[in-house]
Amino acid sequence: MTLKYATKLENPATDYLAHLSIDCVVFGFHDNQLKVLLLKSKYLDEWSLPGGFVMHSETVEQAARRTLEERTGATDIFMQQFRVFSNPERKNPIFQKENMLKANLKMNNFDWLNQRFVSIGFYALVEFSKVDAAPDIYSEECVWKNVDQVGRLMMDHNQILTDALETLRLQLRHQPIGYNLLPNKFTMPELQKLYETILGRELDRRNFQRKILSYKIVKRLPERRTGVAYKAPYLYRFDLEEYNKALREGLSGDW
Amino acid sequence: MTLKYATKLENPATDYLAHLSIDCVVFGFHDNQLKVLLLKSKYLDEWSLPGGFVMHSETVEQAARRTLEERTGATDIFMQQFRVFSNPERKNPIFQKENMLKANLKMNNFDWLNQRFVSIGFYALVEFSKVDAAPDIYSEECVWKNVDQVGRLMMDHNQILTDALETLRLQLRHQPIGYNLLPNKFTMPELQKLYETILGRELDRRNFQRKILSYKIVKRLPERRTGVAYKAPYLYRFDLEEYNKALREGLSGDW
DNA sequence: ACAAAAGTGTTAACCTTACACCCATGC
DNA sequence: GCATGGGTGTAAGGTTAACACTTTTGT
Repeated sequence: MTLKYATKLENPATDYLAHLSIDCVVFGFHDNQLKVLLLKSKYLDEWSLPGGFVMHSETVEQAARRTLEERTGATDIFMQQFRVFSNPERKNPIFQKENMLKANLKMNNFDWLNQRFVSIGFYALVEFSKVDAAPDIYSEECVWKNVDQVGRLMMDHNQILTDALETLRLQLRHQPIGYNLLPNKFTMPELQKLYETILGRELDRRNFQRKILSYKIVKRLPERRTGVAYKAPYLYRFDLEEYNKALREGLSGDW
Repeated sequence: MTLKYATKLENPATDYLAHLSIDCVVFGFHDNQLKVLLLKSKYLDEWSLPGGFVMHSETVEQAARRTLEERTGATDIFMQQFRVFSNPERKNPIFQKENMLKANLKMNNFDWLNQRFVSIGFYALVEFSKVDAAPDIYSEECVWKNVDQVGRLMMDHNQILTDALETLRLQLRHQPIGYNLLPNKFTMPELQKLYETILGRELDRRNFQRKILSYKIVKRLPERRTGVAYKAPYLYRFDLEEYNKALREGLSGDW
């Protein structure tokens, strides 16, 4: 919970592009559950997605990566833009006068922040255990929540999350989603649970295993998971070369 | 070739969001070929995609729709945003001092236009025959070109086109692409050619027909196409209700 | 021993693929 | 009549879906 990089917002009007922001839906997988990283506001009783602004010399991808590294402490994060959100009424309620005063932000920030923002939505996939979640300057905490237990979020952030999940589901055959969400070694039931969670339905254990193995995208290791109840399952590792090759064509099948 | 709506750019700095633009890849299908709408600059020997800016009170979708209606004269156009292009060096060469002077644009536009722009890419699908292509104020003509005969385009517009085509290919099972590109009545070989063009490979005529019919997304009409060489093919029409229902799940199959 | 989870195998149904054949039309 | 494109059918091979049995482990 340490703030690794303190984003300065002293002169946003000169440092950042006006009216343009990014929002990140950070997914993780832990305890067989899909999780998302959320921030709790210091000033309002509101939860939100991690977000940031775009510097004049940055691409939006660089801005998203900077934000993600600040919130998670992790590097080399897999991320993708997926949609632009541009309702003209789209203003962050945190950036209102009374909150700005509480936050000791200079008044010359006020006009710049308290405007309509067009936001570029990114989703990111991180290995849960590698994340050390850190709040931003407007937030008192940064925590993981199960995607099915996220309550009401600020602004259109529930919509952004829903769209990110939909994108994840649609891209399951074309993006290395398993590779980026799971640890290096994982069991077949874990991989299956990940697929089931994203797809929102159950799959047949035996058919799933046969299909995954037929793609040749994972290699079975000699080891098994230890210290677990019942029969110890084998560990697997992605064969990245084969995985990427298969994803280029898209994993076939009827999931 | 009439300019139906003249976009004014007298006070861009107050009317539009700074640093933010949209670019549209407009697809049409004619003579069994996939076409894209391009503009030829008045001032430079450059071709470009239709584009525009976002007004303060607009969503990016509204801005894209406004632009599309200006260029095509058509309404109710199917369109989707597909990616944001944000290279920090991204400046439109048309908006340089010498061109601005030639164009008789006021000098107070100069600073605003001659900056880095983050651009939101849209693709649009239009029925070819319904389009009356009209150039914008910077262009001397607005014409259809075959997608495989597009030459060098301005800035990153070749990249935008390539990404749009890739998106089209990926979304073929989930978006009503056939419905929006073809006229109301069409033949099975025409629908097949459209699929083949987007997928970039040939399909078996008989298997294609069987598969399309198995989805029940098109209905055969009693009429046939007249005045055509060789055997007269039947005409078909999309059953929009069934089509949309099928697209929600995604058309299955191995195309 | 038993319950729960994991590994492996089999079959029928379905879908895809690769063809062959006939029909209609313009030259 | 013949070349070309269009309409219809069929058989072989492959993939999926549904299901049974055995193995391992903690209690």
